[in-house]
Amino acid sequence: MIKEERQRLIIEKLNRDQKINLVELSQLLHVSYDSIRRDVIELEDKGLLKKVHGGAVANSYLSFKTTQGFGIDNQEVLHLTRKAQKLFENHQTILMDGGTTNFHIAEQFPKNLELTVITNSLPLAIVLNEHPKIETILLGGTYHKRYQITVGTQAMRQLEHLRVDLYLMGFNGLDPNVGVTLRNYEESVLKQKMAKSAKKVAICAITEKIHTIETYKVCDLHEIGFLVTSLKPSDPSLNDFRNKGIEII
Amino acid sequence: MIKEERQRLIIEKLNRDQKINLVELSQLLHVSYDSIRRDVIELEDKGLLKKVHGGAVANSYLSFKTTQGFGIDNQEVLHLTRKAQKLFENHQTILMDGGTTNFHIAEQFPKNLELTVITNSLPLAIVLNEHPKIETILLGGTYHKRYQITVGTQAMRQLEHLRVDLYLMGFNGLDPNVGVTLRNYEESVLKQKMAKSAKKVAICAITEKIHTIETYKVCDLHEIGFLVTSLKPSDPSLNDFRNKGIEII
DNA sequence: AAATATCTTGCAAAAAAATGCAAAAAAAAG
DNA sequence: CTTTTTTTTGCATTTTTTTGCAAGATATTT
Repeated sequence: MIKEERQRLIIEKLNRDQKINLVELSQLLHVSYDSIRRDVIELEDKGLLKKVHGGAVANSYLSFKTTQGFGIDNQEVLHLTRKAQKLFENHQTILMDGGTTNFHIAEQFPKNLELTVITNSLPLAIVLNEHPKIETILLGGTYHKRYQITVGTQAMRQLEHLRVDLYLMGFNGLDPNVGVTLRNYEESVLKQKMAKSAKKVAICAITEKIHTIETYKVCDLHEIGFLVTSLKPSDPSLNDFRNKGIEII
Repeated sequence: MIKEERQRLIIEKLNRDQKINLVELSQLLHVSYDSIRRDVIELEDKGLLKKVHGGAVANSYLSFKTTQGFGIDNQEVLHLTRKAQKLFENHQTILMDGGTTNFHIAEQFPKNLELTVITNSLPLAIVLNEHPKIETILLGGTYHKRYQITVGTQAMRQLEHLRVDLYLMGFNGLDPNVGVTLRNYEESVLKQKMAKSAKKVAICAITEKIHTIETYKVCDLHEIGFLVTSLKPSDPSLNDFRNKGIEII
């Protein structure tokens, strides 16, 4: 049996049972324990499962409580959020706002990553509960029930006292000419302030958002330091961004 | 059976029954008591439950419906939180901090109550999502993972700009001579500041907490305006409090 | 205060994972 | 069709994780 066939069966069984056991699988598929183990490592690298002692489990298994409403298993988002991990180093202070992309990035932080994360997103704070080495600071302000974030002058004022290494900005539209745009006015103002509080700004864009324009402008491209995308850094459609000095990841 | 599978079953049972017993579980899952105990410790570290003597109870704010827990006289809590509703009137601004009592009070707000609630508790903000006429303002600051509240100088500074009608203070101990006491130092300081930001302070005490003294003092009795208790207002054991001008509810 | 149940701690056995290596199989190159 | 190269596989060894047990400490109940 070829490797790909085996891995397909592993994923199928995982989807059925929510968990797999390596020893059991090796007997079932008549291959050595090591082969199965290596398959599982490969599948984990692709972000298709989570390896645990004794087997593997479906990707967001024990964090299902916090992922309610966020549990979209989009292949591209998974790929993106993995790539985004390159942005972070120990002992940095990071500013992150709301949105599902940021949520998934935080969810995938390595357990031993030592960061200070400043955020206005409640779901983000909650998910970081599971990362013992991450210190979380919440921005206060008016609580926006739909987006589960804080906004307003109180959050703005708190930002004035802060200076962070990196701001991971969520957004709705990205266009080479117009820059970064958003659907919500109040948030767009806050994000402008956030960008000014950071040494570098990074955005993480699914392909769908590139070349999209929304109502409220947040900032120009020259304020952006990094663009995380699932496209290859050399992709010609990214020329416009690369030319403006944005580092493609 | 792999560890993660066991832990998933524990969480599932917990969500069904609201409480679990370690011995019972170890028999049900055919593993030693120690393994279950270690699982429960891990799950507690992740904030997915709360360990108690002999078992565990649901903890996450998403399943905070745990009115029935170990050692908690939930009948009394229900009675108390009902009584506490008398404290609130439309168009007031209320300051509420963390703790299960405050959580349950907020949970029982009438759906048509129009309030502004200022809080440093994430579970409280989340539960108020379901009350469309309540505006929520969150205090920013360092996020305390265990208690799911914000603390620290940033929260203190934000309080300086606020003046509220009523502060509903959570606490650990209440004694006629010593006053209100708490187990956690950082919180006790914040609560002092909160009390100063409010026209009136109310506390809501299950009988168990009355005549109890904890490590850190928050304030004297004369700073307290209302005491909500399940005892009758005329109960002689409340004389000490009534004499100090506290209104018994 | 005694009796019972539960918790903590350290330890050793068992299970599983990681690592390095060499044979076998498959793919690519000539 | 060989030969070379690469990939895959299984095995032995070392390391890590998990597990169950026992003894003493702590908590709860009677």
